[in-house]
Amino acid sequence: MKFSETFIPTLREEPAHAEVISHILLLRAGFIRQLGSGLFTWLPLGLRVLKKIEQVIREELIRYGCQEMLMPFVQPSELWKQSQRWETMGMELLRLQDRHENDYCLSPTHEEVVTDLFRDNFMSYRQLPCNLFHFSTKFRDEIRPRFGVLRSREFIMKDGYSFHMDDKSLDVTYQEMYDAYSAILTRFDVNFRVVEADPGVIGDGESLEFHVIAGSGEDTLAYSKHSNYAANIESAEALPLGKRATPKTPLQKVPTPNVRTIEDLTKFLNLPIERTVKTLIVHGQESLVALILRGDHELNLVKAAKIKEVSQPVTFASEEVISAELGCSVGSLGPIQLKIPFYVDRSAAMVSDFSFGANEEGKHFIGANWDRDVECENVVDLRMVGEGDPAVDGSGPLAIQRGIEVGHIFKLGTKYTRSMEATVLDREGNSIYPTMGCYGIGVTRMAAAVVEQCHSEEGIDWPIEIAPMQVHLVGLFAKSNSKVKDTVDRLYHALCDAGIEVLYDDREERPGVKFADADLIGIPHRIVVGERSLNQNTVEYRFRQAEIENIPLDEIVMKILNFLNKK
RNA sequence: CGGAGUGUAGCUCAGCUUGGUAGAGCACUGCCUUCGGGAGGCAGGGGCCGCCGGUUCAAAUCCGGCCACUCCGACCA
Repeated sequence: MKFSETFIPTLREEPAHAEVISHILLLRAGFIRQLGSGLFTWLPLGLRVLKKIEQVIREELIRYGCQEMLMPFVQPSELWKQSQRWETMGMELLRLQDRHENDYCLSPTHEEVVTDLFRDNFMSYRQLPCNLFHFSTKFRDEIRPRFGVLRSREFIMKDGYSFHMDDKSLDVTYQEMYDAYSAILTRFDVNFRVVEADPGVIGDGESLEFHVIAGSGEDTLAYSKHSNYAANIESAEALPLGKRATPKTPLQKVPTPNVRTIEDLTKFLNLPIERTVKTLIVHGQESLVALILRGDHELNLVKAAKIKEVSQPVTFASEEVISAELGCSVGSLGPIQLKIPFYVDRSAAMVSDFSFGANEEGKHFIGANWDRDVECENVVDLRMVGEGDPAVDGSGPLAIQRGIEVGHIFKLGTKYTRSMEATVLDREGNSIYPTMGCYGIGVTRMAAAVVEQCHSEEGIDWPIEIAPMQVHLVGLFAKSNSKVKDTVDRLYHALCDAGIEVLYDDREERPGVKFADADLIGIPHRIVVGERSLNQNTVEYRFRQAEIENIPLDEIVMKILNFLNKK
């Protein structure tokens, strides 16, 4: 591929309105252009990257008997009504009508369509298990798209769906998909971590997220340095902190004028923050519900949502509602004589001789103790874990990292087969609802996530399997040096004939321009042919960020070939 | 949706406060010089100043409305 004949619009300056490094570099290196908020065009080099990513995914899935197909992007509302998601999905689902005023949506995912396909065509246990996947465009009308390609509205994803007669069969496939995803990310040569995740609204079963590690990642991951325990912070668990000591001080109600926050309280009473608890009020099914955490701990909303008595989604009660219902302001709440049910975080349940609001304006209790002064019945895990907390498996302290979620595997269960009446006959002739798994990898997001992890000051540094091309061949013949030009031309054809993908910079540009573009684009093998080295019958060769080597002209093709064959 | 900001040449931006012929650098076209890390000179082409309305003799500039994009937050398989 000749540079002069390829559409590679590199930018010298940093584009306005791009903040994250992947967005900036993909724009500057001429891989993408932005059309609108969360909408991107993939230019020739960018598309090559997407195709490489797809091919690796495809190869690894086919090993496990997954079958590729392609399902529609525009989908009739009937299916979504059957699964209830027409109502439950909210604005993220972009709805539209055709000329007959029939309702459709742009697909954010394909559970409905694949289940519909399944129920019409699969009748017998003999046909299971089966695992179908496709690469397709998805649309999610995000409230706020951001971070360029990392969180766009329209994007490409590989999604796969498996159907099984029983959980045991699903377990096997789930493990295979785990292995396949690990192999895929290993081939992409990125630093990644697999974490336990909250399955959210999609199903009730287990799920694991695959994250590319990057400081700019939107997700926070907690993991144990000494075991395999790793979880998204949303569902990460720590052991309860501390051990409850025997009460030493009597319960006392003390005046605390103008104390409104936990910080005020610790200052006013000169108490360590670990000996305070805070009372958060959320809306519940029947009445308000109180959640009690240690003063220095943060509520984890995903955990709070698991309490059945709490309304979904979890919403905090306003100050007005709280004073109307509980008779005091948010700064004076506490569990004693509280009129509403309350839940105590596991770590908050471990404190002794502690302080909290007296449910009376300007008063707090001190020296309080669980059981002696106030019952402590509903103890649950409510808090967000932090760096250094003891991992729930007892293996030692948790560490924290940021990650970009590029893959997610779920055990779906029978949610869709039941709601959409997809059944097959088992060996005995009974109708059963097959159990499902679903497995996604964001293709476009993967491209951006890799750039987040693999870049330098100058530009992108593509891992070999994802790079748009294998070799970047730069010819320096600004003086119209015909010997150099002839040599590079011959080298270009020799490389192409050897089956190597080459981007040949044949432009009549100054060396600086060509080097700068090569640095930006980030193709892993770079060969520079110029008068200087050619006089010694060598070319300059560099692999990714390594030092430049001088390689004899007649050895360079073989050197590259050997490298490519080794992998 | 709340908060903040930005829309002027293909790109990055100045001009707006204080209304009066639309600018720079890069990119592009031609010529000359230069030629191993985004060269220099000369001459050019390129604009509905986001859109609509208002004020005014006169609006990129002042006023109102709308739209788009970006960031923070809430939201989110």
